[in-house]
Amino acid sequence: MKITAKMIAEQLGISTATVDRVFNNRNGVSPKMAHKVKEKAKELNYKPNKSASFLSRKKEIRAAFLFPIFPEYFWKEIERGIWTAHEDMYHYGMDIEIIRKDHEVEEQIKTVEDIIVSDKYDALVFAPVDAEPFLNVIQKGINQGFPIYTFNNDSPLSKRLSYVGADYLDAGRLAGELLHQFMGPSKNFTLILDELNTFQMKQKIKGFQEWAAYNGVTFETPLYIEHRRLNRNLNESIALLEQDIEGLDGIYVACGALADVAGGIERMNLKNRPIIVGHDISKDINHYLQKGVVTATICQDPVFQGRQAVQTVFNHLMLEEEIDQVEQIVKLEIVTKGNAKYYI
Amino acid sequence: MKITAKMIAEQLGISTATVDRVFNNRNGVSPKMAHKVKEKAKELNYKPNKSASFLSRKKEIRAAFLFPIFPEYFWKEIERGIWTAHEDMYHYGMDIEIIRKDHEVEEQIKTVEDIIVSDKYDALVFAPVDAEPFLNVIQKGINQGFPIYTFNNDSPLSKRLSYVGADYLDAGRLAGELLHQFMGPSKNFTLILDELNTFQMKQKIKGFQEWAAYNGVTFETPLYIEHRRLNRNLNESIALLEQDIEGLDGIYVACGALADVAGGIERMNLKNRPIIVGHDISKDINHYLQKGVVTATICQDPVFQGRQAVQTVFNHLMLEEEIDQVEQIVKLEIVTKGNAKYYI
DNA sequence: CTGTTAGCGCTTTCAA
DNA sequence: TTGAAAGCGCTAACAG
Repeated sequence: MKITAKMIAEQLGISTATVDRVFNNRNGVSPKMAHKVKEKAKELNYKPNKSASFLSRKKEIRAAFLFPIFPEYFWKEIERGIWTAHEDMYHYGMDIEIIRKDHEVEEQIKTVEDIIVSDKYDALVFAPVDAEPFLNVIQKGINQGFPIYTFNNDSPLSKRLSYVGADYLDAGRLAGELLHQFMGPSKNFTLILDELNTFQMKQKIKGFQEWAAYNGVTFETPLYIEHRRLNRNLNESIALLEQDIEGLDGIYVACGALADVAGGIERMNLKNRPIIVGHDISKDINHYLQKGVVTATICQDPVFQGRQAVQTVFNHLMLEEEIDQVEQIVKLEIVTKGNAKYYI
Repeated sequence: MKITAKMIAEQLGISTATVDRVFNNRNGVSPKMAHKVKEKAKELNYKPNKSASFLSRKKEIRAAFLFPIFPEYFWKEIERGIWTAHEDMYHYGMDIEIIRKDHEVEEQIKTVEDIIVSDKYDALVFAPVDAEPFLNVIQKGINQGFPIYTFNNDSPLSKRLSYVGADYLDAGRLAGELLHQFMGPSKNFTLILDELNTFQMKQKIKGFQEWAAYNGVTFETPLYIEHRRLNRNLNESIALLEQDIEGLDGIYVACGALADVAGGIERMNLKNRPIIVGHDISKDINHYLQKGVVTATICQDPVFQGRQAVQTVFNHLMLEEEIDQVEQIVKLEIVTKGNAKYYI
């Protein structure tokens, strides 16, 4: 038999309104009464029915989610996670709009500003392309009472209410560790980066360095793919690294071009192909995993991450729960040839 | 603006009862009327509000979950998953009772029978200790209309409505693949089993064999820990394997004693300690991961699996959805020194 | 500080 | 085959 507020009220000879007030710590209840209600509730093991609560509250929240289009294989999974969460929470009054744009810092700041002032949304969840440049916009939004959350990429020094995503410092460390485990004794290795020197990238590098320092090893000069700066084709730029790669037996592809790099390296005439470790999973990356060109890739569960981001906003704004964990770090999963099928 | 059944009713000049009938395909609505309602609903993009639906339906489901106590570190995580799911679904009328017992086949069958006839539950979700012995009980339960689902361990030839858990055939394959990747060129390896020759264990062995056959390698005679049969202490039994292990450079611990085996091997006087790969994660196992005694362990996310099992029953019995996937295979995750912290 | 009352959106009799 | 109306458990506005 389900315990309802009415039953508590009856047993105590009071009205349900009072019970309700106690359970939502609204003011206007004498301490004595409040105490009595709480006691009785504990005795009967009363749990307020959320369906009824939402129904009568009729509160609605509309959140904007802003994130890039590229790489599509990754963000479409995030999007899936967001929509599955939405499917549940829609019935509790949560609505979502997804805005996807591949933009530079300036443009993204502009978009964020527009969302804040637009009056169409009650909250913003977004993946900042970098950390520092967003300090101000986020600060401004928050100060005027507009809730902003980050996900996938963070701006940790900003006042964003919370971050859901990976710890990229740890991702760098893990990459070092994996390379180490797969490479065996020899230690000629390095990382490959692109020219986008974002916060996420810096964290990965730092983590990789930390791991190396901790384990008393040094790595070769990092390799850069500079196709944008040189206005060159990506594959061409990778091919240019052949000399540098010759002699290496381990590479951590820290930027988002794992499949391209793997393909490029496969095409090179190397005496020994290096072990390759990188990030994320896609059909293309899986192709190189199965061929043994890529040995392992570090993934976050994007569907889960999307869900989690929605959940965070919901709990905070709809349930009015405190944010107890400002940084919700998602787990880093290791995918190799053997378990890749679960990830695609 | 939220679209409600009332709005549809008004626009069509009918009552909400009719709209409701159409949306729950209850009989008693003329085809014409039904069509009109559906059209209008599509036009307005109407989605019935689940909170309201549950509130007025007042349907309650009580499911029994039956699974072992040992190993505690694993099942307590499953239990966590079950309770978190319950926390959500409780508000939709789903109640759960967890029954934990370490029993032999005969006893477990008895318990299952008791649950079926007890009249206290509307469904049973359980982890059969083996596959074949349960064919009959499950069959009987299902035939008399009592819904039975399996999780973590399956009885695939039974008529259970669905299974949520890992594919242990694939787990065996993955173990082979991992050993291969971590061991390097040499190929003296085998698996360690205990005397419990359950379906799960057979599947792991088969998968391991398949992998070996596919890759054209052979492995040494499997090693058995037979402490029960010999009525001996576990650690003693492991210590007895020293001669057999000497000379091996890779071991797949297929049974649930990874930490014990790792500890035992660490204590042996081996010229070369073999690479060890096994299953699951716990504080103890993590200890050996960090020390490098265990190289990798294959995990399923037990919290997720618990949630998923609850979700399955809920969707089927409460939402009356069809079971579209009888086998819901959860992903196999690879945990090593570097990412273990996310798993404990 | 506390009670009364009218819903929230949907389901379910009962009556037509 | 359809409609009217009561009610699920909780909330909020208003009254006292």
